[in-house]
Amino acid sequence: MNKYRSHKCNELRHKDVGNKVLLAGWINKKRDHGNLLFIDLRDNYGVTQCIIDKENKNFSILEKIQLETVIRIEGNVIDRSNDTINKDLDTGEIEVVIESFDILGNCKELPLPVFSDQEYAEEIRLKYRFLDLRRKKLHENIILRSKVISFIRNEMIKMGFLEFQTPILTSSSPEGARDFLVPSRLNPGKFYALPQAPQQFKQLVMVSGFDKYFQIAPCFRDEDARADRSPGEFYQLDLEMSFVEQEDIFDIVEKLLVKTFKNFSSKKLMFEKFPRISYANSMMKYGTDKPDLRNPLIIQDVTEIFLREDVKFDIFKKLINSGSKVRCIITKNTKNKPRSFFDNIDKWAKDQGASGLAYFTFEKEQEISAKGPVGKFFSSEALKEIMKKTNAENGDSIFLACSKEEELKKITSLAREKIARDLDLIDENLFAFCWIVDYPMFELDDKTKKIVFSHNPFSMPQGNINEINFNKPLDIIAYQYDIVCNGIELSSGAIRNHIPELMYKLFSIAGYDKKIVDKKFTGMINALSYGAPPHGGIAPGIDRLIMLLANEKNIREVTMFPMNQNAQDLMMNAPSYINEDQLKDLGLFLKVKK
RNA sequence: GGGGGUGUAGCUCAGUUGGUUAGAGCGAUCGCCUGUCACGCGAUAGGUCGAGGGUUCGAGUCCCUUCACUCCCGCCA
Repeated sequence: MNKYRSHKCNELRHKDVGNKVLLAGWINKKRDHGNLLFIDLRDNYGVTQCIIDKENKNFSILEKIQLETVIRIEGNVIDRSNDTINKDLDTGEIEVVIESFDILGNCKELPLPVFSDQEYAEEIRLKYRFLDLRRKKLHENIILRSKVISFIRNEMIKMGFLEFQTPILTSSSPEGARDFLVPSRLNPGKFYALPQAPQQFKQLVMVSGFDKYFQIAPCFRDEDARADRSPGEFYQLDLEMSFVEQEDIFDIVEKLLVKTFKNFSSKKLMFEKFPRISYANSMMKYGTDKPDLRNPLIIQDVTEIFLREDVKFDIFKKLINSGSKVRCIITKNTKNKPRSFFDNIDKWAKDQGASGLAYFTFEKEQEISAKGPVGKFFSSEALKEIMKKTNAENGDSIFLACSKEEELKKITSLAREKIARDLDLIDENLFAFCWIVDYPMFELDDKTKKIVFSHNPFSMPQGNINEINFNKPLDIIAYQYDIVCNGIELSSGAIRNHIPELMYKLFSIAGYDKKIVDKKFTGMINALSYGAPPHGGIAPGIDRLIMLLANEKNIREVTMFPMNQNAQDLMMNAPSYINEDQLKDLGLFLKVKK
């Protein structure tokens, strides 16, 4: 028999009454009645109430013992009387009368209570992560994470994918995020980079003839953190397949995600066949390429109407003449909303850095009229035209924003979310997946006005290769796609460009000549020249996927040992200074003073 | 790099218009209590009010600087 325990803390039932048992775990909670002491003993699996009275020689020691001390108890299982059964506990029908006990691990005074639902300062939680992880919510999130990953792994294997590991020390690439760099001792002055994703390796796996690859892959990007973005490192379900078209990938991923979300959440899926929305369409209707489809509001362009003679909205007219556009959001049946509802949204828009949101409500007595601060600028005819164009009805309201394209997308996209939240239009019990497809191959860099890859430089352009007009690079559409769920970007993927000549051509448009491509992407370009299969893939973000399943707003809540916003591990004290010998070994010296 | 929020006891927080000795709950310590499951009751200890500077007769409170944590923008193919 195991020397520490005969049962786990969730196991004992009425049938065990009369047996002598060994239990080991943490002291979750004590209730001291002076001559009678209750101890809730907790382990990974559950809680068992243990009891001791002052007749026992151990009573006074146990009475004084700190919470979270690890003990082993030996005792007898007894029934609880009917009125003391605890239905909230798996083991609530019994309790264990303590005969003897040992302390297995002492505990100092706690910096944060483990038994509590209270929230705590992030700093303390991260420094004492091992205590935080004992707490119910976080403990369960991490267990969920483990189960989801096992499930995904099984499903992938069932679908014929092979799991491979790819290097962690690799080479820096010029595209994408900032790299984490590792100095090479054997090659002084040279650096490895940690992979931002196993992108090139997984394509090389395809060229190597393995057909279907996946990996729960760590990815490293040295960029600033957000609530849904860990600083430094995160995990992707990286996958790649040979001899496939876009729809083959969609089919696999839809199956996997539908199964996973049905298995691990009670929330409903809005679509089991995810809608395909083109990038251009998404930008128009939602102002973003990660739309939350639970939100019924859409953005519409009404620029033309503001050019009419019978619309006297001079500020907008002026802006339109200097290149701005007008977009609107219609809200259904909001005529009875108080003035404060509209003004709050206008004020909110100003706080976001926009010039505000104009608004009015369509009303009808004899004629259609507009109620609201800017209503007077519109003739009845013009209002009818707006209603026709936007499908607005009597009693609906309209929010209007006017500015240059980029700014306009940003504010209308945010306003769409803000207004829907204020009107409580978003069903929190839904998952709304969609595919965003047809991304442009290139885009114009705002600052430099140069043409850059808009997503992945290895994506395949759409259409017949011989008919692509390289003189209009901004019009080239790629087989590039994202999965979005509830407004969160879950993954990004593409059918890859496996034709070297085409690759050189596309890189040259982005300003990389053949020599640079040969040098920076040696392995890839070389491999594509020796018989590369057409292939494509995608990489759903594991952490975000689990955030959605665990219903968490912050990625730290589903990460076992996260770093803080400044990319520091407060528990392990990373990053840290290294000693002179280590620097010397690497051929480095520091310019920055410690 | 920029903007917002927070910082008061071990933990979670309150602290009014600048005014006596900075409070509460949980936790800790001590005492009472044999059926609790957020046990109850009583007492005690515990404070560089994030740090530094300034205004003032007087600063937790007002001003300036700075630090930490956090959210957002930039950034994230």
